[in-house]
Amino acid sequence: MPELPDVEVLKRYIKSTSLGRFIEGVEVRDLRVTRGVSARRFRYALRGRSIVKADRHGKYLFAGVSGGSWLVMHFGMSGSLSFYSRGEEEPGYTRLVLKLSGFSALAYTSVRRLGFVSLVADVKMFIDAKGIGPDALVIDKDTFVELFRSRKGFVKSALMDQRVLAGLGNIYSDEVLFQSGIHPGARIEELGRIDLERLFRKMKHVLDVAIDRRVKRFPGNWLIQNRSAGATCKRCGSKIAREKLVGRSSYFCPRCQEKGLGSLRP
DNA sequence: AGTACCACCTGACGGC
DNA sequence: TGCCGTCAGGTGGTAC
Repeated sequence: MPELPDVEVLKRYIKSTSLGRFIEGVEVRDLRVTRGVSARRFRYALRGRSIVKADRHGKYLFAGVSGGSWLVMHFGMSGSLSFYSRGEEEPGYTRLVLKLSGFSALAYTSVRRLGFVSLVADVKMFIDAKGIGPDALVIDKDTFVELFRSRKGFVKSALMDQRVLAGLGNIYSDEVLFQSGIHPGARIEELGRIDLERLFRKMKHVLDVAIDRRVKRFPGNWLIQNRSAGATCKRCGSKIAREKLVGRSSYFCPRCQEKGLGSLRP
């Protein structure tokens, strides 16, 4: 479940469980997930050091160790982290384990192996090299509007494009569009400044609340609570629709998110 | 530049 | 029960 709010929660999870802990060992269970980087290299970079900081940019999570290098993690569609006592059973689908002081461990788990774990020397350099845009939680209104005005095409496409804006995926893009009253098939060219500013505000609101609620127990009138075709829209009672767009399923309310409504929305 | 489609992976679920 | 198609919150490459 890894979009920005989920990764932010994982960052806080690392901070509350693993910060300050000494790395006693590293076990690589799956070389595909480390993209071929050997267990030996992970050990060389991490063993004997402590986890001293955690950072996030978009959907990427970074754990900084003493001495300066960083463990970078991307969670794909099914990745997560699990902190546990080494006396307990290891979590399922564990791909990499950091054995930490206090007889504890932090596992990177992933069912589908679509994410990866690697080592980087510098967070900013990594983000720049990847061409990742500004973090959705950090970006300011003017920059947001500017970026969107310089693009054409589907609004949803821009929301999900990590080079434009880092952090939103399929679920949260749908949620932001739903709360903005904008059809997922709407084009940026159709939107005015007012619409883009509303989109920005709703995006911030959705992300803030999602992080605050710790990903679960979302407000009942959110799309995310009943995001399936044929479900009932909690705002107007219409049926939620599903359409393929940008290669992904978009869920939306055809009535709350009428096509081409533009700035008529509050 | 923007879009569609495929590939990479595994698991859950519904229909037959 | 087993098999098959479809779908699932990720990115990256290709072809138009």
